[in-house]
Amino acid sequence: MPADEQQVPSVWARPRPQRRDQPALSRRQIVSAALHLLDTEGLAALSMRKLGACLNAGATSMYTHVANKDELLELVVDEVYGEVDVPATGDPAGWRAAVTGCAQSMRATLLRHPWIVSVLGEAGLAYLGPNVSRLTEAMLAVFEEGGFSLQAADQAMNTVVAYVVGVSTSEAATLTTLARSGQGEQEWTERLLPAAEEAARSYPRLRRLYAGQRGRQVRDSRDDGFRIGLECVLEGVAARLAPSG
Amino acid sequence: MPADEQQVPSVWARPRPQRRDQPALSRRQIVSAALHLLDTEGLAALSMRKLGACLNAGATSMYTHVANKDELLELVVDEVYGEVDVPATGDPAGWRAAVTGCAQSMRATLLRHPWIVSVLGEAGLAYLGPNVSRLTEAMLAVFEEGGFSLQAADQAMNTVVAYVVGVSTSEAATLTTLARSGQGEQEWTERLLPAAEEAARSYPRLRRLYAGQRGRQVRDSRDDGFRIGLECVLEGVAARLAPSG
DNA sequence: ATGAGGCTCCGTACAGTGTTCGGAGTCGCC
DNA sequence: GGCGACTCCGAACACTGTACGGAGCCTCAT
Repeated sequence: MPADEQQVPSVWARPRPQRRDQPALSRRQIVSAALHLLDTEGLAALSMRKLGACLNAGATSMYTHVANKDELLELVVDEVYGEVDVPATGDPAGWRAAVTGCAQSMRATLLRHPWIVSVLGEAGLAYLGPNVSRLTEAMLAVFEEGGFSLQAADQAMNTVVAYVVGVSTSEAATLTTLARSGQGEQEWTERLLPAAEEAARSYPRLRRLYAGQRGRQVRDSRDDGFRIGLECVLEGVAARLAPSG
Repeated sequence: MPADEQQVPSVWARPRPQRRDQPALSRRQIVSAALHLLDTEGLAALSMRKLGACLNAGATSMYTHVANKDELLELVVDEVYGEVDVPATGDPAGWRAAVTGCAQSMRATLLRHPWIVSVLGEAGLAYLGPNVSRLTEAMLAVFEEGGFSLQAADQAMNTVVAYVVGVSTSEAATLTTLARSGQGEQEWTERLLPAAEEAARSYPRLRRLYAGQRGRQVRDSRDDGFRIGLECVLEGVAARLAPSG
């Protein structure tokens, strides 16, 4: 049997054909246009036909540059990860400051592209992408510089990233729903109140919680919540995994 | 204007029409069949027509019980959350043991239904579902019993849940990709090696990491990784948010 | 008994989807 | 000049979510 049959269906596991001329469409253009479409109209609105129209191209012209829609999404995911600030070693404030900055940049990036969290759960090989690889290596380096063993650094990174992705998933879900409603956050929460109160009936703690949240600035409270949770995670990582913890 | 126009597009914000007789189709049956279909064939394979066929019903018969596919997914998500072990107050081992058990049950549940992580990013109002409400209330109670204020309990719960969802997202992505490939985990990782080595080229830490992971039992290492990360998160929550921490 | 109204179920239809295939055009190279 | 490789695309296929209108049935007021 041929040795190179396509057994690993990921963009990152396939040699790219070299092209010599400069064709009208390029993979970079396609990915960039897809990203723009996703940001402006959401995941459900991304179709190959619309994408082609954005590029003044036919619907099926993309298939010479991208195997299929799933792999296009893999590419776009890596493109998004390219926007995350890569943490630098040698930060005088230590690994905690560097990781905090990276985590905050990562959350901001994911929330700038809220559709991405729906894709992450199916992009099983995303970690092979060049931007993700670069980011991963840099985070490992930061932890190692802080004295972590490679295994501990991997564990610590996975924990922090999981937290960031988890928070962003719930926040992105809210943002997406809110955007679809076309209403402002204020109006939205007000209109939601009856349903929330109904859900919290017979649950006293939920009732107190919802009552206490009324009138607060939702945006700021989300930022604070993320920051405090991140402090918790880093505190635990320091205590459980750092060398002198 | 009418006071009850549908401004909040969620199942949980709409009064259910009362039916008196026992019709052929019920919302419970539909949700249950959808869950089965999702578990056996994945998110992409869930279509209203297939679902109808599973229930010996026409394609459009579901629309009398469920507003549309999105709301059906909301219902299924809450159904899944119903499988999570609700933590009990009064655990003599304290809040940490109770929360650990709940988190482990939650991860196991999400991984039993790996398609769910792709839906979580769009189910913005999932927390209004009855099962989610019940679970949330119980977790808040556990933390409060441990001496947390209601705000601290909320913060702690959100942090832990975010971690669990984040870990499960990456694990579910792997599981889904693996299932689609139709290969065993062993064979899969072997076939992936060249692509991984290519991605790790010029990244020494990634190279060491991938090399070290060869031959380990991936399943066990995932379980361990989750457990350790959870310990970190709880450690930090205890230090940062618990009353006497 | 009879009609009215409401509810459940579904066949049809529409607009749109991802992707395959075959053909047309264009370029560099022998 | 001709060949092969590559890029682009129109047509077609099988499928999707769901709006609509009609058919059958049940309950209740008259």
